[in-house]
Amino acid sequence: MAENNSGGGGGGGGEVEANQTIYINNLNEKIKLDELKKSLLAVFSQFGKIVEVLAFKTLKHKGQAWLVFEDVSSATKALHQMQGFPFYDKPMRIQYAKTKSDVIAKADGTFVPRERRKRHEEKGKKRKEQHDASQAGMPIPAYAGTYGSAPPLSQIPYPGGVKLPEAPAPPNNILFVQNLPQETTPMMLQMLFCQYAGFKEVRMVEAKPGIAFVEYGDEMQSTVAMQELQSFKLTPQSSMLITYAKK
DNA sequence: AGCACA
Repeated sequence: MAENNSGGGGGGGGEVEANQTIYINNLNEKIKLDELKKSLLAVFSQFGKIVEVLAFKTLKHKGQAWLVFEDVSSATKALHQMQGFPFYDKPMRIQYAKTKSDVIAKADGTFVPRERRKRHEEKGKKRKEQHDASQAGMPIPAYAGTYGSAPPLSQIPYPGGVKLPEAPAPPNNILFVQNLPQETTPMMLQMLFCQYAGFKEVRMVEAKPGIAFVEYGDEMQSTVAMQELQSFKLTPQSSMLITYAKK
């Protein structure tokens, strides 16, 4: 049952052979790497086990990510099903990665460390000696298991229109806390937030249960508190969402 | 646009 992509109509060129790793570009470059990777993981783990998510912020690699699946079939499903998927307001462009990921090669035993990777190498050189990789030092037993089977995020809606937390608000010394359980009191929040330097006060809005504002002396301080307490669970079933308050 | 493995 080998599936043939029968060319079909048009499309660009540059098709690459199937790979366990998909290469995604046209990603929103404003999203912080950590969040981006978590969101990718959350959105893509429906297609199968993900071994690794890689993304870099260097100029040459912004807006791109590599997603390593355990199986090629998962990668293929993901590639087709998520092609063009709106992600942080931009349609994802997905291809197979051009080369095998290191984590896979390591599990294969075909990993060969790229020693000849200097900054600027002679660019006339062709490297054709990729014929064999029988031994690459010691064989590595299995995947390092970068991610367990359970993705940390479980608040991702579904394909068709994503609304991921998009960090729209610029830094602010006041934090906006959402998704608090009904029984939250200002005192509870104060105990949590006063641990961090610059804490000033907690304000809850009685008309709207579930939210609070927490003020710090400056943006640096509020940022630290936000990072430390992001997704903190006051109860097992609800984790708080912290963003900067709008100005 | 841009295919890496910090």
